Order: sequence, then C-alpha cells, then structure tokens
Amino acid sequence: MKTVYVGMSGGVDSSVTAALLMQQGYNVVGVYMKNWTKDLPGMPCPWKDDFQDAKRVAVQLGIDFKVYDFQAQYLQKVVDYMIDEYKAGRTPNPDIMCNQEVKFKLFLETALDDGADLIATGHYSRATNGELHVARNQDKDQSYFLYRATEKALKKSLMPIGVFKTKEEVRSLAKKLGLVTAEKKDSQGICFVGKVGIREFLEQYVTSEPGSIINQHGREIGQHDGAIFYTIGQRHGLSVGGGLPYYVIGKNMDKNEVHVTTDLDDKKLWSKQLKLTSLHWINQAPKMDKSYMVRTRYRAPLVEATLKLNKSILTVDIAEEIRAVTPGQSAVFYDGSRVVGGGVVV
RNA sequence: UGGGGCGUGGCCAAGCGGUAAGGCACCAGUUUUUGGUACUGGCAUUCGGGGGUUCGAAUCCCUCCGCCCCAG
Repeated sequence: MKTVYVGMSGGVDSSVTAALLMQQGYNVVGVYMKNWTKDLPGMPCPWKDDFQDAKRVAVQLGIDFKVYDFQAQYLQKVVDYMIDEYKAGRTPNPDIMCNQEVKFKLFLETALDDGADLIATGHYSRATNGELHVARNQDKDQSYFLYRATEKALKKSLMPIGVFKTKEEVRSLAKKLGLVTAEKKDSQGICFVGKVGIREFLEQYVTSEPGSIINQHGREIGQHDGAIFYTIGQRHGLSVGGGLPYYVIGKNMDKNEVHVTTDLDDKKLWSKQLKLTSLHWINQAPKMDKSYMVRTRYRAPLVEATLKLNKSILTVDIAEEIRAVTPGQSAVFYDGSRVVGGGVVV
C-alpha cells in the first residue's frame, strides 16, 4: 500500500482530496504546512482556524496528521521574493512561487524523507505521468499557478480534485462524508495573508513616498503615495476623478511616477508580443515552429501564440492583443490540455 | 476700472419655474488561491452667501463673495 502525504490547508478541496485517496486505497497522512502565522494590523492571520479545520478533518477521517513548519523558508522564498519584486517595480505572483518552492519542492522532499511515496494537494489540475493538465473544471482550473512545478515533482504528485467538473460536486461529496469543511468559504487573496490587501501588506515592509500621476499627454493630474503600490491595468486607488476612469499604463520607479491613460485603446494598455524570462518547461521545451495557447493571468481565456527563443529570452507573438500584460507576472503555455510551461514577463 | 462669462456632492457635468440626470473618484459587496480587471449596490433634502418675486426657484430679480476671459 502506497503512502500519500496530503497537504491539508483546512479548506474543502484538500479535505476531499484526503478522503478520496483513502477511498482509493492509499495510506493517507495529512500534513498542515505552517507557512505564515503573522498577524497584521486590523487583520489577524487565520492560520489557527485553518490548522484546526485541517486537524478536525484528519480526525474525522481517522488519518495521521502532521505539521510541517516551513515559516523560515517561506519567508525567504516567497515573501522576500514578493517584496523584492515590488521594490523593483514589478508585480510578482507569490502563489506561483509558493507552489514552485514550497508545495512541490520543500513539502515534497520533506514528505519523501518522512516516509511518503507520493504527495497530494487539493489543486484543480491534473498531474498524470509527470505531465500537468488542466482541471476538468475549466472555471476553477489552477494549472496556471502550477506551471513551475518540475516533471520530477509531478511524477510524485496526485491532484484528485482535478477530475471534478464542478465545485458543487466537491462540496456535496464533502457534505456526504460529513467533513466539517464542507461549507467553508473558498479562500482568496494571497494564499498566506488571507483577506488582507496586498497594499496593506506591503506597507508593513516598504517605505514609500508620494509622487506624480502623469496622464497620456504628459500632464500631471494628481499625486499617488508610492508607485510601488500600483500595477499595470489598475484603475482604482488613484483617487483622481473627473470624466473618464484612469488606467495605469506604466511606472517609472526612478522618478516614482505612475503613468495613466483614459484611452481604453491606448497602445500601452495592449500587447501583441511578450518577452519572457525565467523560463520553465515541464516535459520538454516547446517547439518553435508550432503554435500553443497562452494565458497571462489566472482564468484568462487562452489565446494562440507562437514562440521564438533567442538566448534566454523567449519572444511570444500572440494572435490577439492582450490587455495589461504586466512585468513580473507569468505567461503559461498549453498544448491542448497539457501545460507546457511558461515564463515571467519582462 | 469698463465689457463679457461662470460658480450644482471630492472631481467632471446635465438641468434654465415644478420640486437635483449621468460619469469619475470614494465606500460596501460579488467574481477570483497573485496583482489587476469586471459586475452589483451606496453616495447632494440641496444647487457660492444673503435677501426678494412666486402656490412652487438650482432655474426670475436684487445684493454681496469668488473665479475666468476680453479691454485699456
């Protein structure tokens, strides 16, 4: 009998994951990854509740339960990365980094050393034969966040939630099994900070100064309180009114300027070509003479693209214009249902 | 100082005698395991101040205040 260590976050999905694997005959061990426990002003960290829920489900299922304390590594690999990226004027995706460094590396290695044959997570995605595929539930598909997992890690990973067509099925199964997390609300926001906004989080770690907001004609139309807080395509939070909404089209970190436009067709708001770095391919590198489907943000519709590699930079020509492509964010390629890999927008 | 124009919520802006459109911003919520987007809802008992005419005024009259433009 194979032993699977299931990452249990205290949510429905990972609860059902553990239950399903038991039914499938695995020896299941539940693991709560303690990644972040820090309270922030006005928003206590929900880790204790989540931990309790994970533990309760483990007890309900009658499986062993462990806690892995990854706080130090999480801080270094995910939080520091995130803060550094923001400081550099980019917009990072901490959850992708969390999957790459913590769930499918640290957790995997720790579990294997601990006696596991495999690990499992509650992701809406499918890991089969070292390949990563989209979830059957197209709406919830989380493969975007997983493109930096390695083939080696995927060979050791199970994602049983990926076969469900709807979230309702997962919930009703949880209900049928009487799991205490059956009705728990989906989590959102940065995985570790909970509902706190990114801005409130950043304010704890960086100092910022007021700067100019410049419109498409080069006119200063207002002041912001730190260019670091803004990202491409953003509309709210500028506090400048009068006529049409303003969208961020760029930043100048040296001058601490935020550039905006009221023109929805502004060239700087749309891209037909991307430059990617930090490339990561899962099975083998994509072919340069073939077209793939790509998305530059979670849940965005897939668009056709062709790739061209020179040195370590991948140039991607897209079939249609994509709005607000943002440096620091990831572009992920698909070949049918299979995730090919991707890279980070320069 | 003369001549003209304007002053409506934080911003832009309709209304020009019948009891305050709309947009932006903001706030709340929905969607969402990043950021962002989008969607829904909320948001002026009051129209620069004061007085008057009228059944009734932001809309007419008087006056004061503040802007803007053109003159000389």
